[in-house]
Amino acid sequence: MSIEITELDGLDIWRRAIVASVRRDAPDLSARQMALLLTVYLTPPPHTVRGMSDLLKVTKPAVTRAVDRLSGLGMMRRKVDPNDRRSILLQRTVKGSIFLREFGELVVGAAQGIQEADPSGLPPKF
Amino acid sequence: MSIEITELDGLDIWRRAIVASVRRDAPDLSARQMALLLTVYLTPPPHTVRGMSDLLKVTKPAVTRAVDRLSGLGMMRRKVDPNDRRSILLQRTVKGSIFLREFGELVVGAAQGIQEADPSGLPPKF
DNA sequence: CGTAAAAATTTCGGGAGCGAAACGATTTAG
DNA sequence: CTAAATCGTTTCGCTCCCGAAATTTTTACG
Repeated sequence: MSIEITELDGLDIWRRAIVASVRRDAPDLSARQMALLLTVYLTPPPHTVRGMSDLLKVTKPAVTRAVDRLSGLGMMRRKVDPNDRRSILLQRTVKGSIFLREFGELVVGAAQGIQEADPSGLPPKF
Repeated sequence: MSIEITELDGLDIWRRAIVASVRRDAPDLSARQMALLLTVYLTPPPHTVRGMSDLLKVTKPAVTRAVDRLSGLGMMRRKVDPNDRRSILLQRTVKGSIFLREFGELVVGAAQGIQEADPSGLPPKF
């Protein structure tokens, strides 16, 4: 595997993937919400509100609200930490896994579109 | 140049870049706003509200509001189309160019980090 | 002309999100 | 066993965003 891209390639991959996601009527997540979701799914637990607040350098109430939104969408779940009941553990859900898997497919597709003549059938504007 | 990534690589690149962006205190843009911004900067003009509405499959008022937000941040500018004064042409700004160039650097850095030893993450499970 | 169409915005009621500060619940320190 | 510290949430006043429908301005055309 080799990943060597220019800055412009990176931006164009990002554009293709995010435009495809918006067109699919995916939930309109903010950068903060997406960062939180990806961190919970791709980095080792445990994930707490405080930990996410420090990692993302965002206030705790902002994390609480992002968790509210994501759990409202069924993409995340709260669980009280049995060892320290002040803490809550952020956990993955099936729905969130599905969303991220599909999103990952969009990213891969966007990256492939960079090096090949567009095979997807979509107009090149996308 | 070769871009061959797995779905999981794609998600992890996305995570690294967006977490870095959030930590940098960048404006918390929604997916729609980011899709609009990238489209204006990376695809050939002209870009109109109607055109963006069709491309992104979101309502025209939603595009108007996204333009309000982005132009409020100084990352985009409205210009009346001289040929058809009903239309608005969405144009780039210096500030937006700087923001996207820095964002592109984050994406490239995140992609490079993938093929090297991962300092913080372990292979995530779904 | 005058009417229809098109482009973008505004209005409307309602829902989220923001940081700072205050709050209850829980754990730890003295 | 109380006092302090920690964790997450809630409250406060405010701003932003939503889609549907109405509105304004401009253009097309019969």
